[in-house]
Amino acid sequence: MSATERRARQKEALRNDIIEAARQLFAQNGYDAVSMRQIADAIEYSVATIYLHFTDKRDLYNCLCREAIGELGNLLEPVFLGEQDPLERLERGLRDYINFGLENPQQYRVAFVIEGPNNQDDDTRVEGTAARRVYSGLVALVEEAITKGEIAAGAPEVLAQTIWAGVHGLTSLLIMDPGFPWQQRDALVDSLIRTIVGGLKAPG
Amino acid sequence: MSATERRARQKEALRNDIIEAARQLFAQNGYDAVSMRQIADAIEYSVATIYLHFTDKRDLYNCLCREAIGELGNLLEPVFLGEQDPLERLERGLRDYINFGLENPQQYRVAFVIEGPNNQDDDTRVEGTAARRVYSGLVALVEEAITKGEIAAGAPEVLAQTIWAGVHGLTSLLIMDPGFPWQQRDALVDSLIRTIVGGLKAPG
Amino acid sequence: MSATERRARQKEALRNDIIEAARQLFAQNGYDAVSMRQIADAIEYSVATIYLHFTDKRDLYNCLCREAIGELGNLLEPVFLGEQDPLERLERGLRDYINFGLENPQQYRVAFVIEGPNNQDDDTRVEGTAARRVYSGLVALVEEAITKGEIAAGAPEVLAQTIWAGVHGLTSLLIMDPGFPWQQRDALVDSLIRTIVGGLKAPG
Amino acid sequence: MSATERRARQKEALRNDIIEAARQLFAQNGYDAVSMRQIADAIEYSVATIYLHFTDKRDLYNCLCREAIGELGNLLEPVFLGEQDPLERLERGLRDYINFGLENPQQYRVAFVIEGPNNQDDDTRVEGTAARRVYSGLVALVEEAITKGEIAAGAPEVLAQTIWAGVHGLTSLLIMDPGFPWQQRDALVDSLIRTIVGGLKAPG
DNA sequence: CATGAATGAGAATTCATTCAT
DNA sequence: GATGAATGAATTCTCATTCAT
Repeated sequence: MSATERRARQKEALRNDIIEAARQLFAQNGYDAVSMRQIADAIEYSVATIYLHFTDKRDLYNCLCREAIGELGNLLEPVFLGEQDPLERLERGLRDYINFGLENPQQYRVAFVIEGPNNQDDDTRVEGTAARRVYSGLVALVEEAITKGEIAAGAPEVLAQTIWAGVHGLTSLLIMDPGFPWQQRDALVDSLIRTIVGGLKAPG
Repeated sequence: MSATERRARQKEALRNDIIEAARQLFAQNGYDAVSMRQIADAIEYSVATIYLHFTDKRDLYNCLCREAIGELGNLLEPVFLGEQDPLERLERGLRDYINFGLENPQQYRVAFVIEGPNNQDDDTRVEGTAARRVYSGLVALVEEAITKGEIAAGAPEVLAQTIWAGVHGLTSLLIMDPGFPWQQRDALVDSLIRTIVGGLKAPG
Repeated sequence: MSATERRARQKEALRNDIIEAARQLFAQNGYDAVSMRQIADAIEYSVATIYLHFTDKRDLYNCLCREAIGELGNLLEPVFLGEQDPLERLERGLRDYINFGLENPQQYRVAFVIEGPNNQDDDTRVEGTAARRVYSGLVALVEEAITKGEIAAGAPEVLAQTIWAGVHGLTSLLIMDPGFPWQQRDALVDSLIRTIVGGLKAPG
Repeated sequence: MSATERRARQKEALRNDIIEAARQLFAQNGYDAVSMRQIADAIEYSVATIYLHFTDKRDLYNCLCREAIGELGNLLEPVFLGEQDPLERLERGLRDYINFGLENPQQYRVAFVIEGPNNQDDDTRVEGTAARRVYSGLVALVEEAITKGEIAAGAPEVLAQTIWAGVHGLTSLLIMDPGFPWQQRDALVDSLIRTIVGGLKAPG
């Protein structure tokens, strides 16, 4: 078994190398601007090798996205479901959400901004699974905060979607328009979270 | 002159057709994924004809952006610079912004959501003109509101960008992901504006 | 008749403008690198207008060449057939030949260096007519010089072709390889003519 | 290793086929008038395959030049740097130069007659390497001949360029215009070399 | 006479993908 | 498992040429 195992591990390792290289390249240049050749060069393997691990350029890309959104879910779920004060968890989660987007801009783009190479009618469609899990967590958190009187009463789904709109807006603007004269990134994140949370607390 | 005039009008009409087709395609598939051929096919003209009206694919794209942003600017400027109470003007402007995006989703996508060609070192950069005009108006409005004590003190640019993030977030989410179980559109718009403005009023 | 005449003259004038502009552009950039559009722009007429005067890009080019070679003939014939000392006429003619080539490089190219867009099997073929006229003059001049004892005896045609080779060599090299570190143009022309004529004088 | 070796050999063979076809086409039609497609068709491979061997059309062309000039250099260097009398070496070298051109007309055309791509500001410039090596050898030989009093004093570079003009002129004329009523080839070569060398010996 | 509009054909180049080895 | 070789299809863009006006 040792030999088989070792091979399996090597295969896995190479697959990870590919994903890693692809992630960097896609994040830097976007989907269309990255060629399979560039990825292959980055890992110092032949192009054909990539096709031993992924059926397609799209497949490779989708794996990246699925992975990234999974990570986002893994990141946020414990925060949302934590034990601290709801508002603290909310603030922390929003901050983590934004930071995740800024650090994985291409994955964020494909998951939340544009369809990219994903066939819309495709069940590889990503959001249906992981993204909505996150959303559910947010709704639950909002409900809890309302119940505990930490934010003003309101329809939890409406509030959750409002919150999501806020963090998504900042994240996507920073990603999509890096040429704009943005203020200090941290100042913006602070401001956005403070404004939203402040607004939620304020009685309608 | 009738002949010349008619020609000019026809030329203008064709130009508009091109813009229309390009807008649709770019909005749907993104910049890279749309070829000049596709656009030409859509208008049932030859590819070369497009080059009679636009020097470049990029030029064509930039025209789309400029146009969309220009329209938005024309809509918002009078609101921002109006005579009412600053907060009223702000609320009204944000509402108009969101409505513009929802009513002209393709213009909005092209101008604010999809990733255009890399204009990095280029002063053809679109925003330089119209978009920043709008942005400046928003900053001025925020400053005024602070001066008049209607919102809490803060760096006006940071606050303006915060506000923009909020409305852009809701607008782009509603446009890009119509399949999501969104709450009532009006409820969302109200909630977002109330939350943001409420957050701005609250002392940090 | 005056009206008809004036029109004819205007037409002729425009034709000359076209030729002049085309000559400059072709000489500077070569046949393929010049577009009809560029020529039209240079004369500030529409492209289609050129086609009222020339059936083709090739036609236009051929006219240029035919004209240029005719000029070369007109330039050299009187020199070769002049009344001075044969050697003086020879030197003068060679100098004129080289200068002509350097001043009309593209025409020289097409006439003596390469086939260009000329169909080889085409009776627009240029050299057969004008170029060989020049050559005949040269042969006659060589015969005369031999007869008068000014150059060493030898087969006149062989010597004429030798001479031609010399001047053509310098002319075409200077034209075709402008990047080479050539010495002073005048020094080269002097040296070449002196060397050839000196060699012709010397007894075999 | 046999497999690897065979592949390498096949690759080399294909590369040579490409070069061969390109040489023929370029020599016949000039640089601009030959498309990559034509070359590909000639070798019955796809266009993309050519790009596996050459980065560019220009690269391919430059290879042709480099190769041809390299061969010529290999031929002439030992002659120019030989041990015999300078004038003997010169005569021998000129004869070899002309013969090389006449025996390899396509190489000669590509390297010295047709107009290649504009390499103006480019240090890939071909001559920089081989051609100037040959030229340097000629200059050195001229200097030596002057020093030894075998030819009249003069600027060595000017004389070298004069000499080159002479042999290039004959070579290129014979190659480019085979339809002209040339005299006996040997007689012409003899005459040209005798004339040039005779002219060099004669005091200015 | 002059032209604006339109286009088919073709240019160089790139790329994702396949397949024999 | 890994790859070098090969390619069909596509890309943006240019150009000579035509024709209705």
